[in-house]
Parts: sequence; structure tokens; C-alpha cells
Amino acid sequence: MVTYSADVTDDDLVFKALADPTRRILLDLLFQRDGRTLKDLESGLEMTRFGVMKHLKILEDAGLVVTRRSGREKLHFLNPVPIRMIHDRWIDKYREREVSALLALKAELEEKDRS
Amino acid sequence: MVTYSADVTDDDLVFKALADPTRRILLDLLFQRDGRTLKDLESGLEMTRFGVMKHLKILEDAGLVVTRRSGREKLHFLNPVPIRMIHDRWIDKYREREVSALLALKAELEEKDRS
DNA sequence: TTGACAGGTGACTAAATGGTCACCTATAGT
DNA sequence: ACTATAGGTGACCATTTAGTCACCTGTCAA
Repeated sequence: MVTYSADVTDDDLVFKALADPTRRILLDLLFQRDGRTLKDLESGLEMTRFGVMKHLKILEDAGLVVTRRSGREKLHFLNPVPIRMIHDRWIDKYREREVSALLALKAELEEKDRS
Repeated sequence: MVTYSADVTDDDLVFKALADPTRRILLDLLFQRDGRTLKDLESGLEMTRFGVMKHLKILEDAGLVVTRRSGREKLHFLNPVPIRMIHDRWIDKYREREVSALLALKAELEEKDRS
């Protein structure tokens, strides 16, 4: 049986982690391509290595990013599970149908806009 | 055509709004039952009316809560659309299948645990 | 029309957060 | 061995944020 450490404020770590724009960009980068190193991620941001490192630690502590060491490198991977749990907290089956339909309609209209 | 202010993006307001535990409780309360007044929401929290009011304003500015006036009362409703957009930002069709399966399995195991 | 009630604003303090730096450890390649 | 490279720690400062309060506006009902 898998146990998640400190159920207590687990969700607080997740939401706090998502609150910073730099950290969301980091997740975007990992969404595009997994398994990046700190050096790699750092090069895409206007910030010192230390800042990026702090952000990655916060993402990792929140469980949004999972890492694996490979020699002197540390590889970073996106973990979508906490994101899904946010979704499920405030969107039940009923609301999900409504929202999906609404967003589909919105996408359709924007598609027409573009043509 | 809608325009957004220069440095504060729409999604930043949403994530900042979700970063506070009190505001998440407010969303939980509205998830249970919509259309509540400030007085109603205030009674469930150990905080002055002013604190709750500030939090509700932040949620409203972020679009997570929509309101309607009725006489001297202001009714609050949960808007699930921004939550869904967070989900869609980092969970594509492929990951969604994986995550759903994983969470379903987890729920199943916890169900067995309880019996 | 008067008093109670629901909601709202601006200023203020204490705590949390983001970013940088000096300095440190461990691995890779020559 | 030794030098460059990848990553890590603790302290520090500037800014942001949560919460409270004195005071104000609008609505209801006797």
C-alpha cells in the first residue's frame, strides 16, 4: 500500500507551489518535454540558478515534479496526479459535463474566429 | 475582444487565489451549496467578516466565484471553469488516461481497506 | 423615520515569499 | 591529480500578503 507523506498539508504545498508564475513555466517546460536537468531548465529563464533550484525544490516537495539522479545530473519529470486531484475537488460529474461543453463551444468559436 | 492588464495575467489571479487555505475552504463551502451570503460563509470560519470579505473579493476577481446582488445581500456562486482550465494545461489526453486509471485504482484499494 | 442589519473601504502591522550571493560537495573527462 | 561542471545550503534583503480595525453606505422592517 502506497502512503503519501504528510497528508496533513499536502494540498497546501501543491497550491502554494502553483501560485508562482516561474514555477508554472517550469511545469510548462516539463509538460513539453520530461527528464530535463536543472541546467537545461535554467537556460530558459531569466533568473539565477539558485532561484530556479529553489522553485524546483518547492515543486518537488509538492509532488508536482518527480526526480531521478543520473551521475552528477538530476532529471526532472512532471507528475500530473496532484493536478487531477485539484480538478476532482471542485468539479463533480454534473459540473464536468457543463464545463466540458462550455469549453468545447468556446474552442469552436475561437476556431471560427481564426478562419 | 477582451484585453487583459499588462503584468497580471488572468491565470495568475486564479492560482494566487487558490494559494490560500481559507479561500479553498470558501470554495469547498460553495461546492457543497451555492448562493450563500457573506454572513453565511463568515459563520463557518474563525475570522472576522473583513478577512472573509477580502478573500471573497480575491476569488471573485479571479473568476472562481461569481456573485449576484439581491437587495442588501450578495449571493456567491462557484464557477468551475478556471479549475478545468488548470487541468487542461498540464494534463493531455494521454496523461489523463494514466492518471484516471491510477486514481481509480487508489480509490478501489482504499475501499477495500475500509471493509 | 429610525434603528438594526448586510455589505464595503483605506490604513496599518506581522508574517511569508522571491531572488541573490558566498561558499560547499560530488561527478566527469583529460 | 586536477580542473571544469552539475548540483546544493544558509543567510540575507525587498516585496507581497493575511488579518484586523475605525469608519462609511445602502437596504429592510416596525
